[in-house]
Amino acid sequence: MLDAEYFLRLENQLCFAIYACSREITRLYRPILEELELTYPQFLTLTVLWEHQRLTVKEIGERLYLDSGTLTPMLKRMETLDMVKRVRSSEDERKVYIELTEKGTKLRDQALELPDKCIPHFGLSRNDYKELLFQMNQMIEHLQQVTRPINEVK
Amino acid sequence: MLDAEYFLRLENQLCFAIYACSREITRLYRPILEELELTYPQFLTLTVLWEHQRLTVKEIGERLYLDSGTLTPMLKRMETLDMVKRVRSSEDERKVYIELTEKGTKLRDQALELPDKCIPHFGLSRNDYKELLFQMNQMIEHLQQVTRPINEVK
DNA sequence: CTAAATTTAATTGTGTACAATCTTATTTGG
DNA sequence: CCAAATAAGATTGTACACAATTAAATTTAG
Repeated sequence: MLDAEYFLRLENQLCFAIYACSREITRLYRPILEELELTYPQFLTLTVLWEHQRLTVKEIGERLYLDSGTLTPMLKRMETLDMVKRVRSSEDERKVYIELTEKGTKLRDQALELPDKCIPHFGLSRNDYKELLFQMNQMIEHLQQVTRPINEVK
Repeated sequence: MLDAEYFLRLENQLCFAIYACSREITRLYRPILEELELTYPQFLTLTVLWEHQRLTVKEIGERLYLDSGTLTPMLKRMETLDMVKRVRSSEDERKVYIELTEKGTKLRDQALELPDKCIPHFGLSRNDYKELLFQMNQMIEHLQQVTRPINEVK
C-alpha cells in the first residue's frame, strides 16, 4: 500500500519523468535527424534494418513495439523518400518485406555521427548509461508482462 | 569519442529504451485512465491543476513541457467533457485561465487509486524508484540546456 | 478436404506532439 | 505617447501512436 497522495504529485511521478525525458531526447535528436530527412521513429526503423537487411512489417513491429497502424503509413512515407522498398512476399502473400534501398543503406554512414553528437548531452557517465539502459529494459519487461496479452499459453 | 558502431545498435540505445518504456507505462495506465475518461496527457494536466487550482495555458505548458499547439485542442476536449473551464483573463486578454470544474476536482478521488494499481508493475524497489526519478530529472535538466532556446541572457 | 480460426497488413478514427505561422494584447523604447 | 518588440493562445499542417475493424491469405481441426 503506497502513499497515494505522495505519488500523485507531478514531481514524484516517475512515469511523467520518463515521458518528459523521452520527448526531450527526441527534441535533441530532431535537428540532427532532420539533416538526414528522418524522424526519430524512422531512424529506429532504419536501425533495425541496418542490423537485419530485410524484415517484415510484423518483425519491425516486434522490435520497436509498434503496430501496423503506425508502421504502414510511416513505411510508405519512407518508401516515397526512397529509403526502403516494400515487397509483398510471394510465398506468403500476407507478408510485406521491408528492404533497404541504396540510399537507406548509405544513411548509416551519416547516422554513425549521432551517438557522439547526442549521448554526451545526456550528462551520464559511461557506467550510469549502462545501468540506466539495464534498468529501463528491465522495466519494459516487467510492464510487458502486464500490458501485453498473454498468448504464449498454448 | 564514443564507439559509434556500438551505440548505433538498437539494444544499446538508451533513447530507444526510454522511448519504449514511456509508451509501455502509458499502455499500463490506459485502461485504468479510460475508466475516468482520461488520456495520459489529460491526466497530467489534471495533476497540475489539482496542485494549483487555476493556471494559464502557458503555466501548464511550462510544467508539462507542452506548447499551445498541443494544449489548446486538448483543453478544449477536456472542456467538452466538463473537466475544466477555459476563462479568458480580464486583466490581460492574452491569457486564458484553466480552472477545474466540480467534476474535474472530484476525479482526484478516483485518481488516487492509480499509484497503487500501477507503480508495483514497474518492478522497482522504493529506493530504485526514487533513484530512477532523480536520474531522469537530472537528464531532463541536462537535455534542456541544449534543446531549449536560451532566452535568459537579458 | 473444407469450414473455422488465425495471421498479416491495411484502413479508419481519435488524440497527442510540435514546428511554423497568425492574431490580438500588452509592454517597451525613443 | 506611439511605433516596434514581445507575449499568449490559436491555427495549420505533418507525423506519429494505437484501438478497432477490415480484407485477404494461410493454417488448423474435425
